[in-house]
Amino acid sequence: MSGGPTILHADLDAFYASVEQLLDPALRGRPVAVGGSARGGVVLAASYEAKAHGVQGGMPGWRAARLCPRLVFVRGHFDRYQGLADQVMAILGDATPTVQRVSIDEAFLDVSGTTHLLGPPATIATRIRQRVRAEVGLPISVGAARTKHLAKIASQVAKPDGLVVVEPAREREFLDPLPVGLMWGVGPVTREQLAGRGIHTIGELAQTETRTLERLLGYAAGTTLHALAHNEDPRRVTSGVRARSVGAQSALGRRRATPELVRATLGHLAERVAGRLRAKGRAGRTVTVRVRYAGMRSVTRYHTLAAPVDATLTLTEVAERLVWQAIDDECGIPAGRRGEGEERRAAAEISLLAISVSNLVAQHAVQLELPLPPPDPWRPGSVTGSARWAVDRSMDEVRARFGRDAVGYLPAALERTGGVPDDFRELAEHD
DNA sequence: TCTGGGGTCCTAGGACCC
DNA sequence: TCTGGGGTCCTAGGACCC
Repeated sequence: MSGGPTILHADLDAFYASVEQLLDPALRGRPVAVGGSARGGVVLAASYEAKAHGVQGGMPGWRAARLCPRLVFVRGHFDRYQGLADQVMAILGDATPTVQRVSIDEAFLDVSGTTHLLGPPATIATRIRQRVRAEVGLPISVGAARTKHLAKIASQVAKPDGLVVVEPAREREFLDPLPVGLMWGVGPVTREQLAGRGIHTIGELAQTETRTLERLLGYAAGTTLHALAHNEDPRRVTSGVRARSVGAQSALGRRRATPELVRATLGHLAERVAGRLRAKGRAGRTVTVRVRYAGMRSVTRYHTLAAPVDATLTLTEVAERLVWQAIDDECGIPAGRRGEGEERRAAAEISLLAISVSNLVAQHAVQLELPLPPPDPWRPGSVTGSARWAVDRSMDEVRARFGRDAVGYLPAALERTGGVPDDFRELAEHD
């Protein structure tokens, strides 16, 4: 049934940068960076001409400019990316109903059910690439193989703008000479650990004993990598996986942790997170905050509530307590003497705050109004719960009609600190 | 001259239960 | 007198992916 190379991995090449080159012909053939500038910020995506100079997504703009002096920085048309990517996904959907979209610009397809209608996988893949180029105007690479892992590696090898089909009889021959870094789950740390054992290629990895890998990388990573190196990949192409957490973060540069800054930032983040939870009809019991200090070291603090939250104000309050716990720990203020260390607290310098909600459950439209004691941030769901819920609902409605900035708990309190545009945040949500 | 934003999963110790 | 074993939840940190 799945003996042939019927799993396809389709991946748009340097997606954001390719869109910019599509929209502005003057950028074609030139090194382009979306986001950042030569003075600062971060590069979100680089064209292949820029990648040739070593420029990568996530890289500070000043470094990218140093690597590639002729680099063109563009701000990005974030409002266009989603629509163009959706057009591509619609073309993929014509090849098979079994499409698993894994990000805005990338998807797995299982074409085993449609080869009798559309021809062999290589023909289907070629047709997809032609249509995406002709109808959308973007380059896309496709890998075809017997498993998801092989198909993904094949599309990486095919880039840019190529097609690689791995015939089952030639899997070992294809895989053995490739660097381990191409494998799913091997990042910089794991690659270095493997290199320390003289393991650089997938072939060398395949010849290493499972127990050696388990000792080196831990049980899960060890067994998974061993199986993948031996072409054992049981994962199927599935659609519709529910999110397990919802979060948001905000980089702050380097700022003193004043009560005003912390409250304004957390209010903004809680509004985003709680609003998205309500839009999904979900709520969560575990609230996580992350505090990153100047110098990039970061800590997390969690709290699991008795009842799930999706109210903006409640989430803000819980997050605020957790953030001050973390900062007090950082400043060495003992638990019993919180509030006495204002000067020491204020000396803390933070560079990022984040809120995430997990342990998600379906939230019923009507919350029970329980006759409980006064509001306690650690115990949401009390009398204040339904009042807050009503306020949030009406704010959601105003935003839906007049835009995200139309109303908020803390509208102007947070001056922008050169972060990424909100359009980009919405893209990254990929709901 | 500084380092974005959205996620998933794993490890490991301790609490607690049966 | 001596001290099993498994399961689940919570918390903190970290690797990895797009």
